[in-house]
Amino acid sequence: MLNEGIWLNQREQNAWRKFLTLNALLMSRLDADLVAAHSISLAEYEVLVHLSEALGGTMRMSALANACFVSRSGLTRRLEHMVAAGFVEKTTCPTDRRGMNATITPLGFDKLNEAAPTHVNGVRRYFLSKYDEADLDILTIFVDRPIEELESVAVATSECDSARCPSLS
Amino acid sequence: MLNEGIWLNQREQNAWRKFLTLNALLMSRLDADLVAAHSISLAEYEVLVHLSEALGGTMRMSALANACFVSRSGLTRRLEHMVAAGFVEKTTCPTDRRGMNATITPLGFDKLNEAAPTHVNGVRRYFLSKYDEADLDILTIFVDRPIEELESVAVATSECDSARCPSLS
DNA sequence: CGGAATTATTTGCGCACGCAACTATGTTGA
DNA sequence: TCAACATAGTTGCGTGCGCAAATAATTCCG
Repeated sequence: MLNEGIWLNQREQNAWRKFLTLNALLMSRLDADLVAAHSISLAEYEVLVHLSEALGGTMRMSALANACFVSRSGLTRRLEHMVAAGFVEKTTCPTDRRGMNATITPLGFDKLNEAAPTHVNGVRRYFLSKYDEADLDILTIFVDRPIEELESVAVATSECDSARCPSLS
Repeated sequence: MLNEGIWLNQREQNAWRKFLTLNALLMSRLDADLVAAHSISLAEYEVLVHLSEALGGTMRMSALANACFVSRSGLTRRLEHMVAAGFVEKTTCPTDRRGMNATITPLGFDKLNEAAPTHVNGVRRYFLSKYDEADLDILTIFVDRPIEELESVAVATSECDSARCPSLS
């Protein structure tokens, strides 16, 4: 769709704003449900999910930060709470002593298994249940399309992209 | 991961995670582009958009907070910057002296017009350009489906159980 | 080998935000 | 009428997070 106006046309605006609305409502509701039922934020839940799926329940900090779409410093702070609660352990990486491994503990697995039904039921109730299998496949393809470029732009930008330097303002 | 019943199946998980990924990458990129080019956050941009579309460029604080999916206190703080920058003015509502009206200024309109091409081009480049008109109509319908229930759940929750409610009314 | 560059993570700092409490105003009903 | 309640918005406080600098370990070459 090659559109050149300065503003979004009606069709574009409708799609875009519904997308924004769905995102805002869905994320806040899933987070609120987890906090209310299990005193764990969606952000913390996602840490447990990613660790539980990793070999040995262990990931390097940077890899986990990337998986959670959070900065490295943000992940450090997020894990402080979870380490204190006993859900995650941190150990220095034996093969690279600069690095830290985050590992989900048995208590963390328990917490994940306890919270998962709340989260999964929420994802299904608020989102997935609105689509039959064929719809869901189409939606998945649609949602996947922009991702590749977004990932490549992110990489290009972090290296150097003059178009994004804050000199223009 | 084990325990099939509690967890999302492969099709569900694929759809859900791509949705999460798209949201995370898209929002951070659109915000970064606006900040880099015009020193204005996506959140502030959206304030200008909503005010510019309102009658007289004016909205009550609560209505603006709802439109921006932010708490009332969050909106108060967000507007502080924008008032100081001269993009928005606040006046007490003549018909209800508890209330405040936020109004976009000529300078705010200028800022919006200056920033709009960056934002609109980003929305098109990273998102809308991936769909032809027919696809976009389908996507819009898909994305719209969960919204009604999410809005009603938010309302029901805020009425019945204040502890669970992150004021998204 | 050894110093510069690179990489992994943490820390200092500041911002944005939500909740709860508070102020001020408006509404209601006995 | 006026006390009780409801509503609009702001403020105090705590949390989560990003950026940039600091720290620590590794790699790269001369």
